[in-house]
Amino acid sequence: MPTVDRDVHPKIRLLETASRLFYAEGIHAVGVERLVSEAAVTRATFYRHYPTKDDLVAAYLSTTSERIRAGVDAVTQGKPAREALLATLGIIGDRTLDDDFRGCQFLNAAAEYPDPAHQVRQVIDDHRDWFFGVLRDLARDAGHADPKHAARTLVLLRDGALHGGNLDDAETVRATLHRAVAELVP
Amino acid sequence: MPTVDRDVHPKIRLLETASRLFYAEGIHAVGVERLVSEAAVTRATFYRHYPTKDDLVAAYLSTTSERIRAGVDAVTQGKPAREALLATLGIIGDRTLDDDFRGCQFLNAAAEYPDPAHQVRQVIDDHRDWFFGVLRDLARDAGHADPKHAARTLVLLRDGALHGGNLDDAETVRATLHRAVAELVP
DNA sequence: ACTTAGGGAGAACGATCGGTCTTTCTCCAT
DNA sequence: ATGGAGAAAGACCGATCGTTCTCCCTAAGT
Repeated sequence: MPTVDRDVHPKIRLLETASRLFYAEGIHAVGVERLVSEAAVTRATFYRHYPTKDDLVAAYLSTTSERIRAGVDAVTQGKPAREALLATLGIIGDRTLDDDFRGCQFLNAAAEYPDPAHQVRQVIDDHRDWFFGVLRDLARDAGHADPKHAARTLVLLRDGALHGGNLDDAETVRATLHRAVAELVP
Repeated sequence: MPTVDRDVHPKIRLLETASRLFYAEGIHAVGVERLVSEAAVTRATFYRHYPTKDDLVAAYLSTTSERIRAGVDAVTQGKPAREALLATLGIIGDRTLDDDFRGCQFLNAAAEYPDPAHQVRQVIDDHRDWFFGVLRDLARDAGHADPKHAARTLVLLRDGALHGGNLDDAETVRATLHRAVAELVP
């Protein structure tokens, strides 16, 4: 069942396949056999690049975080703070409309990793810290009276939107998020 | 490793044990062997009461939903709409402070059940529909200009708070939720 | 030309998965 | 007193879990 481009490096193939399957079906639900067969990679190659499955999970979340950070950087670049803030939350709303949208990778993963000290949870914490920092700085630059509170509230809305977009009507959630953010950052 | 009161009915023992373990450690992460040994129940008894493990999962979420509905009913009883609304969201904020708090049972479960048509997802949808209805009716009775939008925004805040209370500082999240709700429902 | 690392193919490890089975015992209603 | 249901105890099923292993082949570096 190889469904991947054999020209790309096996390690990349494996990571891309894992990212797709972990996100779409959950982490514990996808076994190693499934990963190696769909990535057209052998078990030996798997464990040559990642000591354990959890290391692959951490890599999945790390690269996801990097991609999101690049997306936010791109969309905030050169914009005044308030516009940048709206654009950042706009990314969140837009994501809910994707065909393969299945909620937030980090929140979904956290649900499967209860131990706060686990390496996977640390990747999640890093990503959340980064996102909160972005919102707080933008809120501050936009002249908000209480940037920290604004950022915390926006994080609540973000987390809620990423879950609601999966469980409820995505377009409605997107509109609700947009309106709530606009009211919060006048 | 029986850690339960043997006087209670085996079916109840099993459900209570399952609820505790599913919530604390995740659903896929807890196997049948673990359930029956900690509940001091045999496999035969397990499958006599629940045809499959998923049926037990659905029962776990159903009883959780019933308990939450009773809690909301109790706290809104006889209160004016706005107070009832604040009290309902107050329950959410308070929950994040519990020692064993590990996020929302329904959101965590949804992360492990990608198929929207699965019976477990239907229990989740029912609970979400009920909660949205409660908020919308209370917002309407409180004279809010757009009760539906208010309820949708409150659901975003609810979902975000239940996740943030698990991943971030719970007391801060609670305060943020309280303030955001108060500003939303003036 | 020779070494060496990386990858492919696949067997095998012990453990655990969800689920079924038989057997024995106890309790309760008839 | 007898029958039947519910529960305990535990063996057992095939499948899959994450992980390790051997063997062979190829491509690149010296």
